[in-house]
Amino acid sequence: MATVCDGLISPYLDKLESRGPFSPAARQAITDLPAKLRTVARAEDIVREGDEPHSSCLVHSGILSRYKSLPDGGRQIVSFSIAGDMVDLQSVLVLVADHGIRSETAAKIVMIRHADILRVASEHPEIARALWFDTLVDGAIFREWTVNVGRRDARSATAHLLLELDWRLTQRGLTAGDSFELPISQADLSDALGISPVHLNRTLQWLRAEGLIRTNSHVVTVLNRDALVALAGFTSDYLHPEGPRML
Amino acid sequence: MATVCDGLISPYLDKLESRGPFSPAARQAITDLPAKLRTVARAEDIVREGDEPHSSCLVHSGILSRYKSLPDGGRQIVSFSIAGDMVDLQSVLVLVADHGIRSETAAKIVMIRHADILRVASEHPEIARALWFDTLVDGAIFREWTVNVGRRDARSATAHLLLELDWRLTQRGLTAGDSFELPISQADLSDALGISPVHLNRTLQWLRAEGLIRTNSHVVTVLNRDALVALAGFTSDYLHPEGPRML
DNA sequence: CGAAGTTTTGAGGACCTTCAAAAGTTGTGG
DNA sequence: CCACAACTTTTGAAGGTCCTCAAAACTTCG
Repeated sequence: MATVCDGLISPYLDKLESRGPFSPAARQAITDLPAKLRTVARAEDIVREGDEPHSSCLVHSGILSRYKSLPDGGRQIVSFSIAGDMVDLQSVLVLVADHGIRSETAAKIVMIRHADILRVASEHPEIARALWFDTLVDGAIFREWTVNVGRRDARSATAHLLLELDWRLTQRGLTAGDSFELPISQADLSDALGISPVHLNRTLQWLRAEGLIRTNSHVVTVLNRDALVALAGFTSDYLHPEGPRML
Repeated sequence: MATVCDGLISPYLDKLESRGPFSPAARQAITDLPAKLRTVARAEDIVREGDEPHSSCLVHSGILSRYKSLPDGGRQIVSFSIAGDMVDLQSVLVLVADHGIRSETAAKIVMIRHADILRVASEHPEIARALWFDTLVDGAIFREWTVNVGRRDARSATAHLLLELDWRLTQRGLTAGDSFELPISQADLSDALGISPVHLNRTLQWLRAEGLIRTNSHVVTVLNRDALVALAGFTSDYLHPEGPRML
C-alpha cells in the first residue's frame, strides 16, 4: 500500500517553481523530503473532520475533494485538488481537521509528514514563503467558491467551476485541447455547487443545448469558450498565476 | 489623517499570544513594527480589486468586510474583520488584490507595511508561523462561509453568521452579556449571506418572532442560544481557539 | 447477464427574488 | 429644535429558480 520512492515530490516542486526559482539548497531540501506513495480507491476518506493527521498529502493523480458535512447529512465541497496540489497544508499547523478530505476518483497520493515540512520551512525561509503563498492561493480559491455558491445562479456557477478546473488542469498539462477528464458523478459535482443533483443535471443539459460544452462519458469539452467565460464571469486572476512577491 | 503611535499593534499581539507565547525578542519585534493609524468613514473602500497595496491593515475599531464584486453589480462579502484582526495578510505575498476591502462601519485601522511584516517574519520563524496560522484560520472561516451560503437556508445561515460574530467579538471582549453591536445595514448583511435584502428582513423577523434574538437599533441580543446554535448547526471548532501546533 | 450505480424525466411545492411603495429612522442645516 | 432629505426597514404581491420525491432509462462492472 505504501512505498518509499524518489521523485514523488517533483510535481509539487514544478508547481512551486513555476512561481519563482528556488536556491539549489532549498530545491534539494524539497526533493529530499521523505514521501510515501499511497493508492486510494474512489470515494475513500483520507481525512475526517475531527482527525488529527500527522501528514499532509500531495496529489499524484486523480481528484480529491475538501468538504464540510452538515448535521442533516448534507455535504459542501469547498475545493477540488488535482495532480500537483498539496492538500491540507492546513494541518501542518492546525491540529484538528475542521473539514474532510476524500478521493472523488481513484487516486495516487504522496504522504509527507508535518514534522518534515516544518523542518524544511524553518531551515529555508524561501520554502516557508512558498508554502505560505500556496496557502494564500488556497484562500483565494475558497473565496471564489463562496461567490460561486452564493451569488451565481446554477448555470453560471457550473460554467465557472468547469472553467476553473479546465484552467488548473491546463496549467499542469492535463488537458487535451479543450477537453479534460472529469470522472466525477453529478451527485458529487452538485455538492460542490451547492445545488441538488437533479438541478445540476438540468443545468448541464442546458449548457449542452446552448452549445457551450459537450460531455462524453466523463470527458468535458469546451465548445464555446467565449460564451462560457461570459456566462461564468470567469477570470483566472484569483488563481494568481503571477506567483508571489519576490524580494 | 495618519499618525504614528506606539501600542497600536497590541490588539493583534494579544490575539496572537492567546494562541501561544512568543519569545521576548519576537514579542518586541512585533511591538516595534512601524504603524500608522488611519480613520475611515463608513462604506469607504480600503482596497479595490486590482490594487497592489503596499500595506496590510489591522482593525483597531469598527468592522471591515472583504468582498468580491460580480459583473452584474452584485457583491458577495466573504468575511467580516473585527478589532484585533489583521486584514489582508494575503497582500503581503500576493501582489494583485483579488478582492476588495471596505469599511462597513466607521473604523480606525492600523496600517503596517508589507516590507516590515516580511522582515519580522524572516527574522523570527515563530512570527512567520503565527502569521501562517492566522492565514490558515482565515481559510477555515472562508470554508465555513461557503457552507453557509451554499448549504444552509436563510434562517440557519443568518443564525450562523450572528453566532460567528458573537463568538469572535466575545473572544475580544467586545460583547456585553449576550448582546453585541452590529451597526451594519440589512442590505450589507444580505451581501454576506448571499440572499436578497428583502428576504433577510423577513428572516430576521422570523428569528425575532421565534424568540431567538432581539434587535434594538443595531444591537443584537441572543435570547435563546441553544435554539440558535441548533438552528445554525454552529460549533466554534473551525475558528480554532486551540491555537497552532507547538514545537 | 444481472446488479448496482448514474443520469434523466416528470410533477408539485418551497424558498427566495424582484419590483414597488409605505413606514420608520437618522442626520443635517436653517 | 424642528424640518427636510436621505437612508433603512418593512410590507405586499407575483413570479422564477431550485428542491423533493419518485420512477424510468441508461451505464458500468463483476
